[in-house]
Amino acid sequence: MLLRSAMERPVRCPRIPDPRRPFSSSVIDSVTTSIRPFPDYSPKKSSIRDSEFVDRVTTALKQRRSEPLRSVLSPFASRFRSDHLIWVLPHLRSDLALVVALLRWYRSRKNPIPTEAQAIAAHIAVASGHHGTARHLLYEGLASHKHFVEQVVYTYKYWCSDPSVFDLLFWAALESDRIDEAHNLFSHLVSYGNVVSVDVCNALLARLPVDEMLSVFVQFPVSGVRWNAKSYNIIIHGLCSVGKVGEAHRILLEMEAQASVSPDVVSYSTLIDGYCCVGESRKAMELFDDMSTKGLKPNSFTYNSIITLLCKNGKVVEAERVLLGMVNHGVAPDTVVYTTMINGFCKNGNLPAVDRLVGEMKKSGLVPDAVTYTALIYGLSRSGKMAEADQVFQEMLHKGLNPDEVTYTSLIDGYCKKGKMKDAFHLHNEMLQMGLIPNVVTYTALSDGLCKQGQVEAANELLHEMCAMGLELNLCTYNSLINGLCKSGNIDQAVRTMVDMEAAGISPDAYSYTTLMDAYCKAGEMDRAHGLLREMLDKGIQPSVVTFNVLMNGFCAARMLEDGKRLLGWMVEKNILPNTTTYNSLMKQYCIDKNMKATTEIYRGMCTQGVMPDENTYNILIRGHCRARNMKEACYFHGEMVKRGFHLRDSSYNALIKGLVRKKRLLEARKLFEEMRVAGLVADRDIYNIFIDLNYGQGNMELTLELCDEAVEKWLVESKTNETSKHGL
DNA sequence: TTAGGGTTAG
Repeated sequence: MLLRSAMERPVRCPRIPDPRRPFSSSVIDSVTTSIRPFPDYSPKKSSIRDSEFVDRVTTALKQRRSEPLRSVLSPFASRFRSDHLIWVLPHLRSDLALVVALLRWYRSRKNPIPTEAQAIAAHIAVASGHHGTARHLLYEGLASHKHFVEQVVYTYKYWCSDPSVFDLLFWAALESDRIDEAHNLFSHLVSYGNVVSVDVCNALLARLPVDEMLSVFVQFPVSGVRWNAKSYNIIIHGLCSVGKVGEAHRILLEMEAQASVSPDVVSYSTLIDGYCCVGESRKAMELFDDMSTKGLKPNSFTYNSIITLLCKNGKVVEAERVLLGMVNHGVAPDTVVYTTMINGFCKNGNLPAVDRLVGEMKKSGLVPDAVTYTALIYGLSRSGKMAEADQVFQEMLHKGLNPDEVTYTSLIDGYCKKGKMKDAFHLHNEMLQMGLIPNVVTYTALSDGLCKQGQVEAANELLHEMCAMGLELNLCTYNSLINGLCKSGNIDQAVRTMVDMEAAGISPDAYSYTTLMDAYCKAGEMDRAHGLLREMLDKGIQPSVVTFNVLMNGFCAARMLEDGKRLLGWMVEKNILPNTTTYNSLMKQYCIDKNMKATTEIYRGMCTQGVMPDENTYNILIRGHCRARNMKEACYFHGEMVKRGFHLRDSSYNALIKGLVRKKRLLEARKLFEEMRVAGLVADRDIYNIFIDLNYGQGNMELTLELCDEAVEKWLVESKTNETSKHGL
C-alpha cells in the first residue's frame, strides 16, 4: 500500500549534498545555535530512611549473590517501591546480571517498571559492553513506555556516555517497526549536536517508501550524516523499484562526480537490474560495459539480471551464452542463475535442456532450493506432464523443502490447464491445510480452469468467495473472466465485465482487447473488431502479435484476403514481427481457395523472414497441395515434417492417402493407412471402402473382415450416435 | 545495499 502510494505520487529526485561543502552557512548557523549539551540528570534524592532501606537491600543482594533473588528480597518486598528500584540500580552498575534479575523480580510482582529504570538498565548494559542485553532492554522499553526515547536521552550523560546506545536504540526502533520513534530519536540527538551512525541511517532508508526515503536522503546530511556508497545504492534501488530508472541513473552519475563516494559493483548491478526490469536491454548492456572500463567486475547478480531479461524475451539460447561468458570470466553461476536459466527453458517448453541444466547444476555442487523446485514443477505443469510434476513435488517434500503459494499455484494451474479441476481443488484444500493462504494468482488459475471447462458461473462464484476473503481481482483475473464469457458466447457480458473492470480502476490492456476482438472476429463482426483496434490504439495500448493474428484469422475467415495481406504489411511497418500463426492463417485460407501459388509465395516469405514452420504449417501445406493435386509437393512437405518430428493430423492423412490412391501409389497409401490406424486416428469412410475392396480383391480375407468390423464400428455406430443425438434422445 | 519461481489473448 505504501509502495503503491509512492508509485502514484511524483517522486522528486533529490539534490545530492556535496560532501566537501556539506552545509551552507545558514544551515551551520541554525545547527550551531540550536545545539545544547546533553541534560544533566541525576536520580532524585532519597530520604534518610529510604537510603538506609536501599543500603540494606543492596548489601543483601550483593552478599547473598548465590541465593535465589526472590528469597533474598522477600523481607523487603512489602516496602519496595519504584523509587527504591531507581535508587538501588546505581549500586549494581558493575553487575548487569543482577540488574536484569532485579527488574525481572520487580515485574513479576505485577509492578510496571518505571521508564527511567528501564532506560538506566539499558545504559548499564551498554556501558558494560553487553550489547545483546542492551538491545533486548531497549526493545522492551520501546514496547512498554511511551516516552522511552526521551528517557534514554535524558539519563544518558549520567549513566552511560557511550553514543552506541543511540545506534542500538535506533535499530531497536526500526526492527520493531517504530519508524516514528527512530525519527524522534534522530531529532533529539540533532538538538544535542549528535547523530546516529550512517549504518543505522541506511537501515532506516531501506525501510522507507521511496518518497520518504528521498526526503531523508536530502535532510539528514544537513544534520551531519555522511552518506556512504551503501546509502546511495539503497536510493538507486528504491528508485528502480518504482520504475524511476532514469532518476536512479542520475544518482549514479552524481556519485561518479563526487570525490568521497564512488559507485561500486552493487550500484552498477542495481541500476543494470532496473534497466532490465523495464526492458531497456541496450542501456543495461552499456552500463555492463562501463563497469569493466571502471575496473569493476560484474558479479553473479549482474549476470543474472541480464540472463533474466533475455529469458523473458524468449532468447534462452542467448541467455545460455551469457552464462557461459560468465564462467569464462571466472564468475561461478550460483543456484539463482541456474534457476533463472531453468525457468527460461521451462517457459520455452524445452524440457531436455532443463534436465541438462539440473545435471550441470548438481555437478557443480549446487543444491536446488525451493525456488528451483518450483520452477521445475512449473515447467512440467506447463507442458502438461502432471505425473512428473507431482513426482518432483514429492521429491521436494522429501528433501525437507517447504512448498509455498507459488509452488502450489504452479501445480494447480497445471491441473486446471488439463481440465482436471477435481485435482486442482484438492491441491487448493491441501494448501489451506498446510496453513498457506491462496492468493489472487491461485484463484485466477482456478477461475480460468473453470471458464475453460465452460463453467463460467462457477468461476464467478469462486471469485465472489475470493473477494469476500478480502482479495481483489487483478488484470489477469478480469481478462480470464472476459475470455471465459467470450468463449461461452456471452460477448455482451464480457463487454460489461470490461466496463466493471475500468470502474474498479483497472485499465484494460492488449490481452483484454485482443480477447474481445477475437470473439467479434469469430462472430463475423469485423467492424466491431476493427473498432476495438482503433480504441486500443487511441488509448496508446500497443497491439501484440496475437492481436494481429486474431484480426488475420477474422479477415481470412471472412474471405477478406486482401485485407489480411495489408495487415501483414502493417505489422512489419509497426515493427511487430509476424509469427508462424500469422502466416498459417493466410496460407490456410489461400489453400482453401486452391491458390497454391499465393500459398507458396507466403511460405517462402515466412522462411526468408526466419519464421520456422510448425506442425500446423505442414498440415496446412500438405492438405492444400493434395486438394490442388500436387502430390509431389505434398509428399515433399510430408518428408520434411517427419524429419522435424511433427505428426500428420487425421484430415491430412485422409488427403494424402486419397491423393496417393488417385495416383495409383497404393503401396505408399497403404503404409500411411496402417500408420494412421496404429496412431488411433479415424480414416474417412471412402478410404475404408478402398482398402476393403483392395484386400478383398487380393484375397486377404482376414484383413478384409478386420477392416469391415472397424469401419462398421467407426462409421455406422458413429452415424447412429449422431442421429440419436440429433433427435435429442 | 543488488539477482531467481506462479495467473490472462491467437
